[in-house]
Amino acid sequence: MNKIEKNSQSGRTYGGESAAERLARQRQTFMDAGLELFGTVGYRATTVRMLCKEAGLIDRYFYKTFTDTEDLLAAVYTESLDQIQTQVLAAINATGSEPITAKHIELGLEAFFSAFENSRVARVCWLEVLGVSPRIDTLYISRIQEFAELLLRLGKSMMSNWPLGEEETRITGIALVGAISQSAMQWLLDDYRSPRATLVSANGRLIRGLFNTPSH
Amino acid sequence: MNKIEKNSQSGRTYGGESAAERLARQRQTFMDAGLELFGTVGYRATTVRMLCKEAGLIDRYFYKTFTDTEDLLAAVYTESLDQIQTQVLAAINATGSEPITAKHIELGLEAFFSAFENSRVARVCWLEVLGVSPRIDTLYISRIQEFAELLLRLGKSMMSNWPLGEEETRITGIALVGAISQSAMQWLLDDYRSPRATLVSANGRLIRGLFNTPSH
DNA sequence: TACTTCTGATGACGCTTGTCGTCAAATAAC
DNA sequence: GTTATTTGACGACAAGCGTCATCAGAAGTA
Repeated sequence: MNKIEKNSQSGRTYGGESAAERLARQRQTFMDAGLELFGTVGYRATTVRMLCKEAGLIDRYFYKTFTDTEDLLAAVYTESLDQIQTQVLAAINATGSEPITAKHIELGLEAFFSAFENSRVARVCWLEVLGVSPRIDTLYISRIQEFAELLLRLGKSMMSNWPLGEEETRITGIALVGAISQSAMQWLLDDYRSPRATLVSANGRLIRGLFNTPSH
Repeated sequence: MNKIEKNSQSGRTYGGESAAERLARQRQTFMDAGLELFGTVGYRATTVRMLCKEAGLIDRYFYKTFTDTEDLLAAVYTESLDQIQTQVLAAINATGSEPITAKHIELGLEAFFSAFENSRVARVCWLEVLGVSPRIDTLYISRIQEFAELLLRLGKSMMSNWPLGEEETRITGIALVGAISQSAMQWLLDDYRSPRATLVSANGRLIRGLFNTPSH
């Protein structure tokens, strides 16, 4: 009875790490392994065994933090996007505050495409998360919309009066994100053939075109 | 020896069908089953057994036409896009020939989004084909580029002089396709909440904005 | 030093998969 | 009517999967 009742919350230090530190390190190790494998061989081809081998840990520690590979995928995706979003916002804010100009947009795009020069990140964020499960779909939707809202916030503040209704505004934002992300995707699938500046320029032009067009 | 050497090219009629007719019907049945399953439960969750059950045929006839489920996916994807492309072109051509106007674009978009109101087609074309394999990736790339070139051909003929270089033109086309397809994808994932006209309008505005913007 | 906890290696289980073989019934050809 | 082909139902097989249990050794704790 004394052995069965252990709930392993004892939390001893081991190898110079506290229980919390060990858990955090294991988690991060699996996150790295996930990004590596999801971003190369792909999510559907990645197994728990492969993740453990890549991480140099055993499955017990995988299941301690994640329920399954889909859970890990969600975590990797979320963290990657968080990082990118932070970088993009930093680039925009570093440009100086209001009013928002085309220069802000350009630097934001620059930061965005820079981040996706990491092919593993790019593959996970644009290819691997799609069509996995309703849960991941929901996550994807909300992230795309988040990006769209950021873009619209910037764009609107470049224009004196915004002519579109709410629904059409929402879709326009999503379309813009789609333009940028499709560029990134094709860039990846094309082995980053074009220079980054061309991507930035083409998408910048698209955005400027929109925010200068009269309602009809 | 007489049984082993049979190469089953005899081709008898059976059930009122010639060998070629039977093969064609079986193929089409599996294509339908593929669209149904890939478009609902998804490609990675679809097995040969499920396809056979859905098709009402046994695996022998599956392997006679397709090497594996990936092969079927490629076929379903190709056929779906062929159909849509035909419909879009028909809508544009029905509008009357040169010069290309915004009306042509609008009707093309209308046809495009109409086709993707079939959620199975939409799911296969936008979600399920991504991140499957290098072969499917290649197929996807070439199809996207094909659409992009069509769009650029229309757009260019709306402008007196096209200011962009080759590489930037290519990426701009891909970005436009991305805008449209991301709209379609979100439309699908959102259970077709918005009216189709809003999708057409938002994307039409984006395209017009681009083709009216000065080089800088 | 004695005891407990943590770790990694290994193997086992139940399940699903792709794929193939067998066999009897249906159909066509001679 | 006899023979050959086509079909569907069914089962078998190896392989790979997620998951769990066991066990010996390493590393703390008392």
